[in-house]
Amino acid sequence: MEIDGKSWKILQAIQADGRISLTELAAKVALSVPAASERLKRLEEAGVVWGYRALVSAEAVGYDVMALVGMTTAQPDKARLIAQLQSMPEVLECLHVTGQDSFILRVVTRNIRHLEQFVGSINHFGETRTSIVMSAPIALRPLAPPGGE
Amino acid sequence: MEIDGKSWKILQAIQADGRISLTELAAKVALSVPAASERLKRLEEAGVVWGYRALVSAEAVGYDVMALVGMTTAQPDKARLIAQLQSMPEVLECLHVTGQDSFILRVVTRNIRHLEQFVGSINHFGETRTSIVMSAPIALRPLAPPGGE
DNA sequence: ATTGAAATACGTGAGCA
DNA sequence: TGCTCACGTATTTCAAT
Repeated sequence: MEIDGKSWKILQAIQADGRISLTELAAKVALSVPAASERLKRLEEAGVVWGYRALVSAEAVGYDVMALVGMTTAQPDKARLIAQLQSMPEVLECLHVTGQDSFILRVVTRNIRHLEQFVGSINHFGETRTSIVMSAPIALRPLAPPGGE
Repeated sequence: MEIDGKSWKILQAIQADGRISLTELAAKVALSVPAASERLKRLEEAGVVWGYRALVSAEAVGYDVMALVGMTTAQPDKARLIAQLQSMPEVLECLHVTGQDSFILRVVTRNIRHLEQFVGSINHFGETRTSIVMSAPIALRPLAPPGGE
């Protein structure tokens, strides 16, 4: 799918405010409401927009610790590890990556003790390297159009 | 702020579908529309909900490579590094962490060449360790209520 | 927290460039 | 083919209970 300038404006607007009304959206991109609606629908159907989420503050709901946990896991254990991670609500994200780590997890816990307990419950799957997040100088930035080819 | 069962239901519903209407939301949590609306507004004002985002597929818009880049950076360079990263649209996220890495970046690039070029443009700030994301067994899971204290 | 009314926004259709 | 305009319907917001 090709995305022209107007569609990029739509993408940027709905990334900045996922609950924006079609009326506002149309005004922002200088289009009529049905035209904007039609373009947005196409972007959704093409899978360019694959969902809408509210962003909830982990701290505000009682998770005081966020960490990234790298794991080195032997091939035969991977499927079981993923199955277990899926059942653990502390795991917000799990990426299968190249390099020293097999997986990198994004985890939230109530406190350091809870983090220790979490790591303890998975480290029989392989070595773990835990990095505690102190701050987020850049947090979850929206996607911008890729520059010149 | 204390979050009771009904408010948790609201949080889960708007994390699952950020564009859900108040009418649907109210039905899901067994509340009248104004009651649900009022609770949601409170959650927003308290910062529990800090935004709404459309989720855009990086691949679909021309970013074929996602990677995590760990950096070891000397203290005096950190501010300049962050300033530079802020101006680079490839950087979706930058976390300041404990451990071997000073920062961990989430980066998208059009292709491997572009990734190489990106890393080249920042590696005078310190050593980098790049992990290319092959897949996401768990992608961006919503926050669930922390279990028993 | 609920009800009901007014204002606004949404989605479909027909017509035009 | 894609945009605009106009209509009926659904949703949101506000006042009062």
